[in-house]
Amino acid sequence: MSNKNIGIKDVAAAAGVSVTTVSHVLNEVSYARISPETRDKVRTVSEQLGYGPNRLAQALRTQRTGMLGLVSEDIATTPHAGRIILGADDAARARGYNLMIINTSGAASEESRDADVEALLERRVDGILYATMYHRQVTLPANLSSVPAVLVDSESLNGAVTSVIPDEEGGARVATRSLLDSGHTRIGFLNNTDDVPATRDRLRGFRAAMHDAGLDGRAAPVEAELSEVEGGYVSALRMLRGPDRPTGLFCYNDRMAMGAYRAAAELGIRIPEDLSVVGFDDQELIAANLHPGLTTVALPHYEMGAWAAEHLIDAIEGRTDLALLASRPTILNCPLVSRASVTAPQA
Amino acid sequence: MSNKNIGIKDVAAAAGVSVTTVSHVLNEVSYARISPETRDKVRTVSEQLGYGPNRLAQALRTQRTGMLGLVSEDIATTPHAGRIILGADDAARARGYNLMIINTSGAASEESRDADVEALLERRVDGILYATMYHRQVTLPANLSSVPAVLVDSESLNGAVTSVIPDEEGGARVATRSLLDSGHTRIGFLNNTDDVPATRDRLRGFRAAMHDAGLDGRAAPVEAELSEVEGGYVSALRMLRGPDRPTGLFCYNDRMAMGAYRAAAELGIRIPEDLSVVGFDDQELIAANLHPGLTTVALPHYEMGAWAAEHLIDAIEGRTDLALLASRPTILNCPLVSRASVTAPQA
DNA sequence: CTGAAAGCGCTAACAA
DNA sequence: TTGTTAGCGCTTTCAG
Repeated sequence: MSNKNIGIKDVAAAAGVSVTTVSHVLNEVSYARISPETRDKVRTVSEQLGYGPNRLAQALRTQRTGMLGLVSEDIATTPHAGRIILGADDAARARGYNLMIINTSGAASEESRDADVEALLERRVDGILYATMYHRQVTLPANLSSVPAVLVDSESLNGAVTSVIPDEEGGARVATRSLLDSGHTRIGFLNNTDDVPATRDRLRGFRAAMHDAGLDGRAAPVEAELSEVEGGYVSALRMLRGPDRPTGLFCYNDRMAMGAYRAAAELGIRIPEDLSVVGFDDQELIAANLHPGLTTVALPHYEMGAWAAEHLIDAIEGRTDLALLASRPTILNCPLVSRASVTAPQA
Repeated sequence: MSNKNIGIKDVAAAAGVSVTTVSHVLNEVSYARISPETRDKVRTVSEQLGYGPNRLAQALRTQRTGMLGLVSEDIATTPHAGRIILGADDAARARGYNLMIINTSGAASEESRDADVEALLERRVDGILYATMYHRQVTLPANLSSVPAVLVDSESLNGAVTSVIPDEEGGARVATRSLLDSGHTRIGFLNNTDDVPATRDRLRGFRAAMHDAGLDGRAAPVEAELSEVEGGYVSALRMLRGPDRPTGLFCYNDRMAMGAYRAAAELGIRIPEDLSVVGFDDQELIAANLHPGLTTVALPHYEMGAWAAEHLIDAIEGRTDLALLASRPTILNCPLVSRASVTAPQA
């Protein structure tokens, strides 16, 4: 257990050596020539006294805090934030870094975002992770550029910044293909109406998968609504009441899929017997708890957080040049999570 | 925009004064006697240069970092973590503090938890918030005591530590009363089987509310299962198939309520016409998205986070003696969130 | 009204 | 193989 009150010079005194020696052995300085006995002595004494270095003093001297700033948009409004934080924390900790978190609202003014970054800068974080809670484009605080930075789940509108985002299109392909592979040919897509990358990319992935299967992607039915339960419900109702009802349904997200479940129930359509459904996001609270369990596509939030921290640290330590990565976003895989909502179409 | 490279002495030089003067005006030191002109000059110059103090150096000198450590158990597994963090961050930021976050697993070894606290201590955080993701009792890392600390959503098993927890019993009363007030008299409770405070307290609250309404709380039907959707489903099935079926159902949490919805649907029991349902937790993803919307009781995670940060800072700044608060946990209100799942029983 | 200088706890260049 | 010392950027005592 570390004792705040004891410093390096107390250890030096107790061990009968100089502070330099203590510093050298505790930091395992490569060029230090110190006898094994002295090393042992120092370590033992340091242990006994419960010495822990004052990281502030270290940082002041070395110009390295070992802290990463994480500014997170709307930390509390989605469960995704937790996974990003966890991924970043795990990766950071593995390299001896810690996270300073600042929450910011997606709707916050430019000044307030600047102030957030400013606070991190005054604390001399070694780098900054800027995370949004869903994949979108952002204009970054100007002062962000004064330190290495990487974006999580977003792309920069102003200037090239290294960023990591999910493979929306690939995820949509995988989702659609899971329906195709089960034998479905009449497949509909319930899309979102928001103008975000995911809306475009998931549609493109859907069509591409259909096309690759020899079907006419352009002709496949698509409905769009707000990407909430209610939107899923009304769009599913439209689609399921139409002629040539699809036997497979790919939904923009799990919330819309939840609405589709209700629509199906009201129309007396059974899932998965009469209708197979695939979602997107893997919001466990929904996907795992619907009945039957919803097959869906997971967003790699943990992985994005970890990737970002990892590469940020690489840049800080001069192992990577972020500029090289900045030309286009790094895209991470969205894996299929199979549960019970997909089966072969009934004859 | 702050410029890392410029320090207090640059400002002093540019303003033609000493660093002392700069420090005094920028920190608004009360006893400093400095002419208004000089003050203006310093402020202007500091602004122009984009000076921002180096908080590390400040901290080293003042022995105050203005950082709070937040060790959070299982940050990513529940959406509740976000609300605690947000509450703590808001409160901290309002007082000029920032949060350092460390995630720890509820299942982590004692050494690893010690190491987590250790990391915070080495960074000289002014105080520590220790948060769990559901209300329970914990044994705290030994080294936690070397700095002011407050527990969020948990009670200490070893020694008195200030803590803040939800009013489980009160929440259960409010939930039950909402059923009572709508005219229900046959009310059942679907409880959890885990041995945690919430299980006991919610049952007590349920019975007390029944008793207060002149009903026999002891006689009211109670079923217990794992507090997940499946558990809610099977326990609801048992209860709804029994004789003298209740017209009102209070569920241990929203997940169990979700299971109860399914059970009711299968039995042809309509909500809320034939059965009113109340949940607990207000997991928005579930409660707001079920159909009809689930009336439930919200856990004060944001408020607990804020309360904890607030009082921790008070203690750090010598405005409060945490020891005085430590004798028993501070209990925060759990308000009812009314949606559409409760109505008067049909004649 | 303002400034000089010591010192917070550490690292690293240099000396011995 | 080990020790002396300057200095990281700031606050604060004490002296003008």
